[in-house]
Amino acid sequence: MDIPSKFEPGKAENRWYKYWMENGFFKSTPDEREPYTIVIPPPNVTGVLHMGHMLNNTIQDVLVRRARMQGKNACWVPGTDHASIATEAKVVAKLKAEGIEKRDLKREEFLEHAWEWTNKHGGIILEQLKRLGASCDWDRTLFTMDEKRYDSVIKVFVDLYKKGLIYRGIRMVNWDPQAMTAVSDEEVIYTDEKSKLYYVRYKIVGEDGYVMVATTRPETILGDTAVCANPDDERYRHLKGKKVIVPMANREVPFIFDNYVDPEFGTGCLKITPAHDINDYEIGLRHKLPSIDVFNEDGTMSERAGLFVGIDRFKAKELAEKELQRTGSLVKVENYDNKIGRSERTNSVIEPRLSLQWFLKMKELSRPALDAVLNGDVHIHPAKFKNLYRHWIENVRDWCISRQLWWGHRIPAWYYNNNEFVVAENITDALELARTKSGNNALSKNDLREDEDVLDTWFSSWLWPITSFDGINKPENEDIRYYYPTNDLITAPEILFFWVARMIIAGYEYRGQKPFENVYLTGLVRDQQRRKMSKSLGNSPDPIELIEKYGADGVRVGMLLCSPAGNDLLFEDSLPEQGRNFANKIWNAFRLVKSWNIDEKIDQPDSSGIAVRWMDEMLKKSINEIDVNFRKFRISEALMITYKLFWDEFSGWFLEIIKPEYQKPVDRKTYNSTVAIFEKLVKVIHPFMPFITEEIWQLLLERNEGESIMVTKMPESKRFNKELVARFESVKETISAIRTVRKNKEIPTRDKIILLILSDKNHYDTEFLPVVSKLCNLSEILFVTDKQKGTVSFMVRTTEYFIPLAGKIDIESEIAKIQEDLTYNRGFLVSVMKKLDNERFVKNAPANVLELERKKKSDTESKIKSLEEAMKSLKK
RNA sequence: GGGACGUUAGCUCAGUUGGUUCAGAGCGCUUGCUUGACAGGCAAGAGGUCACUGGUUCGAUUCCAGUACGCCCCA
Repeated sequence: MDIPSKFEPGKAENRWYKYWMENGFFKSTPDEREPYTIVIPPPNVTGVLHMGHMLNNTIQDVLVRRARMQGKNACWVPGTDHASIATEAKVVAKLKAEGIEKRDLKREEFLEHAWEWTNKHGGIILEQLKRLGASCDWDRTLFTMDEKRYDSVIKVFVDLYKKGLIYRGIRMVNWDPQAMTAVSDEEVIYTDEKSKLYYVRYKIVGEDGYVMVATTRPETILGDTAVCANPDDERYRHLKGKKVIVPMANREVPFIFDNYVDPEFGTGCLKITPAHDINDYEIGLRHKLPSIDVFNEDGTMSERAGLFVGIDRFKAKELAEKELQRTGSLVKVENYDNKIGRSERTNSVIEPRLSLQWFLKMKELSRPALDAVLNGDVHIHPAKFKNLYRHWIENVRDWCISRQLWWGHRIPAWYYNNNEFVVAENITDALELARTKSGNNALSKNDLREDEDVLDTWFSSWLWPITSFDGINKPENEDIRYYYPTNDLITAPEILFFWVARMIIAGYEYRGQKPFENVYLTGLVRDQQRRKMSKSLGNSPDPIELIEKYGADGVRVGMLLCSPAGNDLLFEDSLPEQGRNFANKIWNAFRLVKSWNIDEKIDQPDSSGIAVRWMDEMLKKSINEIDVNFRKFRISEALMITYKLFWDEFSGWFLEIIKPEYQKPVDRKTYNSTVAIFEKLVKVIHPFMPFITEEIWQLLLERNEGESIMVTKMPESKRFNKELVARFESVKETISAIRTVRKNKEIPTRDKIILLILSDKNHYDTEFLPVVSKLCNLSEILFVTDKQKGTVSFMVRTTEYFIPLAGKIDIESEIAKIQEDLTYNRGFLVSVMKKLDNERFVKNAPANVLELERKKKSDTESKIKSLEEAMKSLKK
């Protein structure tokens, strides 16, 4: 058989993925089996595959493939998210490049462009996921704005409104002046930025004096409606009841007192601009101050500012500085670091702005979601995120769900008369409602005006586990009843609140049940400098190129190996390289086994028989450990155990033991056992490395068309023979020790040597000696009763061994080695004796600990004794 | 400013209710190997005051308190 010495992933990947698709292995329909369900965190339609997706979807695929092989009805639902702000921004930019302004388009025209964009780019990520081997049920592919999902969102909005949980209100929102929309608290990113603190004096009315305030935003002075100090601040007490004059605006405003003001900050005196600062807004409410909004929605100064009208807010700040200076109001300017909030989507500076928005009351809605996590109905992995989750829900604020955009689910509210409105699923229902409500039956559809805004994208994705099975429109349909609640959700910690918490909330509200059993939060993929990978930094490798370079299996392993849950993954090329090397190792083990000829007539050597017995136990042991780790979502651990099982135990030990001499045949019994073991191993590896395992599984034995490793049964965990594994471990130690001697004494592997064992044959575990003999190329094994001269000696556990080495002994170095051993063991004995001589230890320590210490004592004593004897005989 | 999490080998991380020679793994590093599966490999090694300081205990990487540093969330 002619098999290349290096595994070539490219062809195998395409071939097998196609084969799996053709045979419908990814498909799932409800049946009598236990379901295993994952809904994909829907990637944005605007995006392309990045490393975060690679990690995330590799984990999902591992879990799904494993569940499928465990006999569950596995269903992984793929889909994409319409990402209203991001997508709209991209479409606007694209149109602009073509010379088209959004404001020149009608809503319908713009949406056509947006759909065109979506249809063109929307599927890219999903297609790329196929390269990774993702076993999604592609027939179920969803989009947050397809018909069923759209209708579901509208239904939910109407329902929540009817329940009194959605309201419209003027609130201070985070305004993105570039996107010209409100964004939620979660979409604002605060960072320290350099800015300036302006000290400005306000004339006191009816007095000669001034008060001085410190502000970072002189341009908002035009919107000031009060100046405020702390009531306990003696410096300003005398101003009670006075008024001051706002510079530039020359408006008289009251001087007020409020506990909010920190006397330590700045001058201890604060200007109050209720329209442009959340704290000022609240103070304004308390003191019934008017609000003057000095900005337009695009961030330019408004008519109400009276000055700098139409000028951008940053330019206006400069102009305000000059104007204040000119009028002598500006006292000084200091450099100052403060937190600036920027829009996650457009990066423009967020402007706190009063506006009329739709809100969802969160307090009572989120109650079950808090309980679910606290009482363990929903498990978060790693558990350290539980506290964070609790903190968020306990302090949850109403959710601003409207966005001033076109791309998204349109808010189903219709206005009539002046500002009265109704909320309904469609205009027909709305009309009926409006007629009833107004008592005006003459109202027609033309009198209704639909709300212009759309809903926050998360307002559709929070329903994702339900709408994936159409559970809002048809709450009793077969799919939702079978697949819901889903099992595991795999996502990044950064969207714990955006998405995960809200899905749990929606789950209880609309299904009365959690949406998933487990939440697994992956780490963030970072580069070697711990920087988050991003397109703008250009520090993210192209996942498809990586797959082409290292193979999908290699990349999957690379991503998983170093990504314990919740920890950041510092990505570098050596990771997929390690994965590729592992694939190659598997491949070469396969080549070796396939290269053997089988001789039906020869008997199985003792060493091979032992190896098979041991490997069987080792396999069971590892499978147990892998199961435990999967249950705890320690996937990188599970992979590491698998990796070592194949590389160290199977390739390093097992194959080396059973390997026939060059060009000699193998016996039938050993060969069959080896193939059986190999088959189990590739099954265990399959969820991690689907392609190479399929390739090998297909070649290992004769297979029929339509068969696949991915639908075979995963070996189950069983009890294993601990004692046998432990005995073999001791054999390994002996072999290693002999190899060390060979290396130190420069005895070529080819030269046969004799092993002498200082022990009574009847008390020594001789059963596994054929393995030692084979791996160490021994000509003979003899039991002796005395120290042997002209040999090199070594100890394994409590037994002493000798290898005759005429002429190769360096007495001095032997003595030095023994001396070192002696020193260590004597020291160790002292530490053991310290414990045993301590009455309180003997009295308090548990029996097993005490017994162990005593065993340590006797073992060490006998070791010291034999070392001392060895020393004596050398010195003679 | 409020809160959460963390600090173990050069790097990334394990370490399960305090007790085996418990200080571990992978990668990296060092030294040998043209060993007929694999140099993308094999073998043998080196490497850590478990951040620091106290406390509880017969016994602390593990429990408690404080300090330093890091990171994240919220304001």
